[in-house]
Amino acid sequence: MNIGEAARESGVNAKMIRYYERTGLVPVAQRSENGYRVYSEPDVHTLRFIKRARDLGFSVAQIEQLVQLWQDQDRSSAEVKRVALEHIRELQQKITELEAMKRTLEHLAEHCHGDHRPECPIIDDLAGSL
Amino acid sequence: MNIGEAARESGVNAKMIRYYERTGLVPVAQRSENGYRVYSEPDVHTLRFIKRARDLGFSVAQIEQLVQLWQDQDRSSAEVKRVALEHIRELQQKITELEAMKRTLEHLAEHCHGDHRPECPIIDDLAGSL
DNA sequence: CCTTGACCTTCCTACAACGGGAAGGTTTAT
DNA sequence: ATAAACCTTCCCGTTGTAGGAAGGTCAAGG
Repeated sequence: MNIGEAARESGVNAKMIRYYERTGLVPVAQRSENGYRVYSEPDVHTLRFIKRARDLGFSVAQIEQLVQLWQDQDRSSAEVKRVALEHIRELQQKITELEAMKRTLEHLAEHCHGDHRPECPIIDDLAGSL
Repeated sequence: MNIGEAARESGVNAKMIRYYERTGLVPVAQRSENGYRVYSEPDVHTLRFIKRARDLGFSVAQIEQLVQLWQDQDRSSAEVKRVALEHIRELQQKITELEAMKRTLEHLAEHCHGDHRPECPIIDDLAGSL
């Protein structure tokens, strides 16, 4: 299987597969005589794993741990859970930040007439004229 | 006022002030004889405006618009509100994405024993073994 | 007068996780 | 023969920020 097909099968595009190889997230691929990268079903399975983890917002560093745990038959589920809970905390932290921003802006926007006149509480807030 | 003091006064550090100048978000600063950048109170005011907008999550591109609107006495508050509402939409979009990730992970983590055994629904999900 | 420390300058590098594109080699099909 | 659909490497851009090197400037203190 060439990189294009592996990309289609896994949902990770060719550019990213090469990137993951370069950065060590996936092992260096075999090459066929013409120099093309060759992928097997298990390789594609790993790429799908990575894709799913990226979709859940894990960083590449976290995914490295998760892939290792996945391959490790002697893993403890506690280790996996620890990585997941850490990520959940990060997500919650980000959500909290974004919600605070949103609340502030909504409050300001509510009091903005949004008409042809220049008076605007949003600008006033940014300008510190309160 | 040198860049260090402007940084302290505005909350934007010197490195970022130079960056904002380079990218055109703030005008090129005056220079004193020794080549140092010189800032006035209004300059610092602009930097504070930018800082506040960054803290609210606006992109530099959006801030460029907001600064222009701020300087423009003939602005309509509708224009400001439009920028703000667009940003609110972006924030909400991001929040929704993050919450979906978080919900999925929480669900998976709930069903993970988190003990010494390898069985783990989190890994199973990532591996697509469902 | 000289040194020290606290400034300032520019320039280069890195980060994370991609995407675009150039320049070129290979294979397959028509 | 030539087109198209692949593949390769290499380089650059993104966004906003941070670190550091190498060097110039300035004020205080010995």
